[in-house]
Amino acid sequence: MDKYQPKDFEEKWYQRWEQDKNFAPSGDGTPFSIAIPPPNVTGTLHMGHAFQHSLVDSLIRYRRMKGDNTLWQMGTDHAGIATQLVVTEQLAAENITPNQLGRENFVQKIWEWKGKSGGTISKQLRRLGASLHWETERFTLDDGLSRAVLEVFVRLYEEGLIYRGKRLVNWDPILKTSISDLEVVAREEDGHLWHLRYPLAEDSKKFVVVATTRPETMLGDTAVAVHPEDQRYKDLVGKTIVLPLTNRAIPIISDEYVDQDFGSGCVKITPAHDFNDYDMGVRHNLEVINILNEDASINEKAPKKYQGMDRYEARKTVLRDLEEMGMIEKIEPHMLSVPRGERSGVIIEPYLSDQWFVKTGPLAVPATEKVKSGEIEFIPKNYENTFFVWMKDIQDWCISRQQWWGHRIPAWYDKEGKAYVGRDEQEVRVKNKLPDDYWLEQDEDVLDTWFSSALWTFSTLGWPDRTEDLKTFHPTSVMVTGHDIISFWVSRMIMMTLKFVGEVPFKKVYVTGMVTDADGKKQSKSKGNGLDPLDIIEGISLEDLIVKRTANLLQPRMAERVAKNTSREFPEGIQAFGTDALRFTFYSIATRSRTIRFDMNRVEGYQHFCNKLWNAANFVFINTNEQEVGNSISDYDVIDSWIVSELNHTIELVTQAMDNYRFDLAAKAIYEFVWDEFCDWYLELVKPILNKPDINEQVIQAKRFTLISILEQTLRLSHPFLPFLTEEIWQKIPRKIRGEGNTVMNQPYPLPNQSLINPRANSDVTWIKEVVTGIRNIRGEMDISFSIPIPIIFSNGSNIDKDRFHKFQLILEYLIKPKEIIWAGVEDDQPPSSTHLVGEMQLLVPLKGLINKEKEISRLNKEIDRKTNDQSRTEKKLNNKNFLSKAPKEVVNKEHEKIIEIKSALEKLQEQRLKIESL
RNA sequence: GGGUGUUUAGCUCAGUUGGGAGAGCGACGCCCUUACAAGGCGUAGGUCGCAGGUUCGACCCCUGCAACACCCA
Repeated sequence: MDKYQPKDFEEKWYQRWEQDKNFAPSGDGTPFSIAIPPPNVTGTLHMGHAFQHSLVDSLIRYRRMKGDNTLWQMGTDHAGIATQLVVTEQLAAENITPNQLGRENFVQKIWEWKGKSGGTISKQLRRLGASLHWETERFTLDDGLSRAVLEVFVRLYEEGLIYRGKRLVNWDPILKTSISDLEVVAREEDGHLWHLRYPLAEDSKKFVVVATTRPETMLGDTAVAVHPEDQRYKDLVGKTIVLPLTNRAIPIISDEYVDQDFGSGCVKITPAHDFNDYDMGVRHNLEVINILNEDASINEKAPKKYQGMDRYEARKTVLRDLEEMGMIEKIEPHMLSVPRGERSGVIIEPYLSDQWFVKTGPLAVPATEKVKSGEIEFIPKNYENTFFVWMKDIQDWCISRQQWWGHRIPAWYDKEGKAYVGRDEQEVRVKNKLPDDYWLEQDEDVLDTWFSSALWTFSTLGWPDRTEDLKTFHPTSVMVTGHDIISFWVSRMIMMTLKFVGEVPFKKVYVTGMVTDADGKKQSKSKGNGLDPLDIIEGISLEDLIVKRTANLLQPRMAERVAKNTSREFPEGIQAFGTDALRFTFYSIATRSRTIRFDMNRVEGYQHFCNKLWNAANFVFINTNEQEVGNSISDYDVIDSWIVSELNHTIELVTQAMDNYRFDLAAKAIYEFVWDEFCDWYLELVKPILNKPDINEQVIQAKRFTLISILEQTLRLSHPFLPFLTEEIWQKIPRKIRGEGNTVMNQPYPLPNQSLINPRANSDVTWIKEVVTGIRNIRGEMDISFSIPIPIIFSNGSNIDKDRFHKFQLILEYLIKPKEIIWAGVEDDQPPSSTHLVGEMQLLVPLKGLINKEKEISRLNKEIDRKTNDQSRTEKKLNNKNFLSKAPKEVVNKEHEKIIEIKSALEKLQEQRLKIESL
């Protein structure tokens, strides 16, 4: 075989699998299904996606090989705001605005854009090896899913669970739409706290001081509030204030919400422009004055002077005017949490507007119940708390967006503004007995993308029709997703699915950690610290990487720093590691931890692992191709039984790990078996036998059979994690061994066989390992090259030691390279030697001509120190009466045995030291 | 301010019912031993964040504190 070059075969195998329709459900076996969390159709894969999808693919491949009827449902969502924003920007480059095009033409443009860029994510998923069922791929805006959305909207409306109302929402003044909490990012920023004087109506020389971070909102103030128990202001409650600049009379009210210690303890209340103030306004029946236009400029409700000003220009003007009136008490620097739109980066305003809402309270109760009862289980379990906390304080869900790209709200208004909801205009007219010439106009807004995503597990399977797929694959088996969208997506899926299908959307929720950069920071395009998984698979130069990372920065002036950081982190760019190495890295880092720092060194390590497996296979083929390979295990010797035993133990570990979603433990078990046992020991143990010219043909054939069959099983065991590498190698295994199948991905997954686990073989091989390691230790510390044969004395060996030696003589001579071997009793006088203990037996390498006296003494001292420490710790325990009486018998016995062993070893070591010192 | 986590070797992290602290990478030394130098062999390195408590025994359980991270106000 040539060198390990993943790019030579990875894409080839994926194409073959897809052509052969290997990703489709088999139709037999227990159904096992997973719905992909729909990526944005025009987006690209980031590290979090690649991580999640790698985990899912291993689950799917594992279950498929186990014989389950597996479906990994592919689909994408339309990502309303993000996509519309991209196309708007493109048009802006041609100096065209969406309004100039009109709704229909603009949406047409977006469809064109989807056609152009929509394939990127699919290509990336294929490159990752994701065994998705492409043939039933869905899109949130396709006909089927749109029908589901319509159906759900209408039914919820008819039940009173969807309503329209004027409410405060998060308003993006650039995109001019409401956005969800998820799309708002709050960050600490520097600002000021302005202390303003509000004069009392009864005496304009008296005033109260209110503190605010957004002074321009004072134009919409309708009250001042103090805490009911605040002694300072007790007498003021109920009095009236004349609001400066507007000269509006507003009351002083008391409310427990007020924080007495913040600012002056008096708060200005602006119900139309602050969420807390809004609630207070409702409690106290305050007037709600909206002073902003859609673009956050000041509207006609404010004094003429400020009308039309941008909010920040208005802030400056308001402050200047108040200053002139002597109404500013003081100004302090102040850190405050500033909400910005995730997409536009602009500061979000709480804004009063007509929106559609889902009444979530009644839906939340059964959803919570299903998690409490265990019908839905979160992994790790503690994320259930996150879910419960969210569900307990759940707010009604604003589902309307002032956009064009999405599911248009199925509501029609008449001239009086009365809304009629139905599946289409015709149904609305019939249902409401409206004549054909009665004027109706459809709502301009579209639904939040999450609304359609909430229906994902069942709408993709054909709902509202009761399809076979729906019956077979719903509820889905597990949902794999990040913790950041438990509230926004997972909980909404649970609510909607229970409501409309009457069952849970999934039985388990596996919550992955969040992949961060090397500094533990969340990766994002706008911060320029993201990685494209494809760049790790195929490699990228530093120059290209910098170009990529600086292309989508939120603040272009960060470009220099991003370039610097990138050069520091990837001075040589990123080399091509291949998909398997990247995937294996993902499994290894899928621990229960919440944040996962992505470390390129580990990818390199696992690339080396792929290379190791590749070369081991190469060794196996060199020794089995065109040669008689046995076909039975009857000629197995202890060495073969041992590796079979190890493999079965590994199969057990991997199976257990996969059933518990411990991908890291599965990867670790495979890594250790392949490298530490199969390559480091088994292959070395069989080499002398394979190379011996006069060996019995039966024996050598048994070895060949073991080699190839262990390799073949290891490939099947590893396939879910290393799909490409295992396929490439597996195809080279003779059909006589691997059977008639065309691909490893449809072969049966190895089953652990308890009867093949062999403790006796294990103890024999452990003995070999100890002898070999002992000699290696002496060689290593004494700087004796392996190329120099050395005399070795086995002293004080038991009959078992002797039997083992004779049984494994060929192997031992190959691995310890002795010049001669002498067996001696302990009473025999031995030449001064370097020593290693194997149980009661001593391995001796005579010093003469090879070994430095001082070095050997220091080596002995180290060993004696270690043993002495062990001894004192053990003796301390055994001298403790409480330990002897209270600890379990097995533990006490173990300590007793240990002390005997330590003492005997110490005796021998000290004897040796005396002997060497006297030279 | 509330909530949830994290803190173990130079770095990144395991440590599953409390019973002799582990891996990978990095460092150091030796070796082109016929699958692999993307390799082999060996070595060094840790009062397990701090302070108490429970226990015969604590990285693990309890309490408090500190630092950091994320989520929610």
